[in-house]
Amino acid sequence: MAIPYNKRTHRNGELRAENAGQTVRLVGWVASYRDHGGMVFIDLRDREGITQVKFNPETDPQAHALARTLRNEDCIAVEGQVALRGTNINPKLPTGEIEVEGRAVDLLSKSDPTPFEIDDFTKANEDLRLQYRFLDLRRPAIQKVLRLRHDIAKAVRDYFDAQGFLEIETPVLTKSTPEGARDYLVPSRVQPGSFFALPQSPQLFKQLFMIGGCDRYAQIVRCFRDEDLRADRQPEFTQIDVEMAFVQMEDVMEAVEGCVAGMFRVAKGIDVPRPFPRISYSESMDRFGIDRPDMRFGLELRDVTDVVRDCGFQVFSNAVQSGGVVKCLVVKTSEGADRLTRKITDGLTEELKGIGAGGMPVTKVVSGTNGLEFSTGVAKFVQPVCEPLCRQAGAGPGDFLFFGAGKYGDVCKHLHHARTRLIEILELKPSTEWNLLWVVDFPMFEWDDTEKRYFSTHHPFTAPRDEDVDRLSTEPDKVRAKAYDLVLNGTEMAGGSIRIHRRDVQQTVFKLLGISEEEAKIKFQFLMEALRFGAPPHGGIAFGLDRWVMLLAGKESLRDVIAYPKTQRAVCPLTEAPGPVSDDQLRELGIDLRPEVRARLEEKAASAQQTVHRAHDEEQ
RNA sequence: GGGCCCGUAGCUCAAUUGGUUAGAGUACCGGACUGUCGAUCCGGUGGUUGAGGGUUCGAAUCCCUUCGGGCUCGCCA
Repeated sequence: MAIPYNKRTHRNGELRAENAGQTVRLVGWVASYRDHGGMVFIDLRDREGITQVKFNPETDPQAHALARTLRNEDCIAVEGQVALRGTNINPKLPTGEIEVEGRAVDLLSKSDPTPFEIDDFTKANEDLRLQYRFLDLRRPAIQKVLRLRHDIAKAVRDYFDAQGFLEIETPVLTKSTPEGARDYLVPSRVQPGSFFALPQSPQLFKQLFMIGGCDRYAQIVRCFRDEDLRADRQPEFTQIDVEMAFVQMEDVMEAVEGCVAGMFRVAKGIDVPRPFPRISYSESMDRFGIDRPDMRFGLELRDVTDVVRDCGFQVFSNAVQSGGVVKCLVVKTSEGADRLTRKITDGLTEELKGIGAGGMPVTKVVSGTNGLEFSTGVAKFVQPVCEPLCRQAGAGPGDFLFFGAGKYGDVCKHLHHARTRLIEILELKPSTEWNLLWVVDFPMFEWDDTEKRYFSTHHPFTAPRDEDVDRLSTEPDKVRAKAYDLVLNGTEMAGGSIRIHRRDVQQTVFKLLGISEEEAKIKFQFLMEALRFGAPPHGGIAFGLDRWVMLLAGKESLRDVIAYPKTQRAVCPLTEAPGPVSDDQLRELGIDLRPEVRARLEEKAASAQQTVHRAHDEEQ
């Protein structure tokens, strides 16, 4: 008689000693089988955990006979009685104090041998696991992450709901935006030759919500960017998108801190201290060389421009003369300076060259006969300024100094890279587990030397600080934005701003960015129109949900926290998307592939065909 | 687009550095075993060394091309 699998009594992580004696019905997959000739043990797995089921040939010969044939990943239903394990408890399982004595078992669905082993010990490579993601998802470690992601998303929704925010959906088929990342385009059949763009973020829609009187909006929303991937970058990702009307920076930041605190509570069970510390953009750049500092480690940058100005070392004096800076970072003996070898410093220098640095001067401080001296590397060039240099850098005997010289931005970039790598190489211990902070006072604009024009540091709708508005037309470089980034352990986790709500200011900013009135009209006419009708002051923020889950789950790749992620080449190994479409589909859309693209596709199809033929021939 | 690394049984890896018939663990199949729990023991099946070309008496190993994967720079307001 068939077991009613739709009427299970428990999940596989639930049963405890107090359930002993109960008759239960379980369903799930065979995670492991152990056949002793007599007794057969099955580990039954579902989303919630694992329960051991025992089949005894003497008491239940029929069930035992079937149980012997079960293999990994067979889908089964079991009926039996919960029994205490006595001295044979398994401390590794929450259900380890009990087992189910199987009275009956049904095979619901037989499994082929799987392409890799479905357990948390599996060593199968990621590509294979993504190709068979439906099997990978059965692994407890992945289930745990999916659960965490759900819990975090729920905490976020509950929080914003309690704070009076509405979740309102925004279109996925929308309009291509200028600047920013490349858009994913979707052709329109109804309007041949016209394309939708998938949103990089619902930025303008949420601003219009505020102008539309929605007051407070928060949405968990999918966003798309057709750029090259990284471990922490996917072409489609999920944002927690927030916007509030009648607010100043403080109000948004306070609201965000409450949300973040909620995420930490649900994911880690800890209460993070509030308010989060703040650091200005310029201080962060000066001290860490980056606008998203990881302050859990020392190794701060020191400016030594004035000290080395006249030391005679050309690399330094050239940098100073052309208006640049010289900075250094010190590795103290307490931070493992004694473990730095020539091989390590040379390797680091090579890496720095790889990101565009000319090199990286290095030296070491020692106690000499006449006080402090430099002993290696560029020692002889900087020896004359040894004492003041060490004083300025805060270096003492045994410490290493790594220098960067040149344009401020380049020096910051290079020394930040060096700092990050040295932290890894020296395996420095972080001072705390979670370093949450706000970076504020960003400049409104950055000058791009290649294109000879300004770009928005944040985006073109960010408001300038009130006291800087007058400088917009006179000294754009000096204008600071009402923008704020939330940084966690050196990763940007959220970024937002107060928006421009005055039409004239928005026009001025567009002008500064080289967006003509005509262009603005084509691309943002709806925004410019909206700004004519009583737009309230408003602002907001967006967090990368995937990144939050990644950090809170302790994973190193976004692929570990997304159910169906894409590989570095932006393809889905499971579905093999993106794929070609038929000529009919293209014709209907009025699209013709460029000849070189078409040729390449045909070439690829032909070689695939050849492989198939060869395999076929061998079969016969 | 650039740089670096990887590709050998279904899976994870070896192969004495160019030398005989490419091995092991695991999975799978058969057998043994009544307390295991990443079960154990015995036996067996399983290979286009990613693909194509070249060098060589001889290639998994060297060279070229190509495909796929990963990290990274550019890029990602």
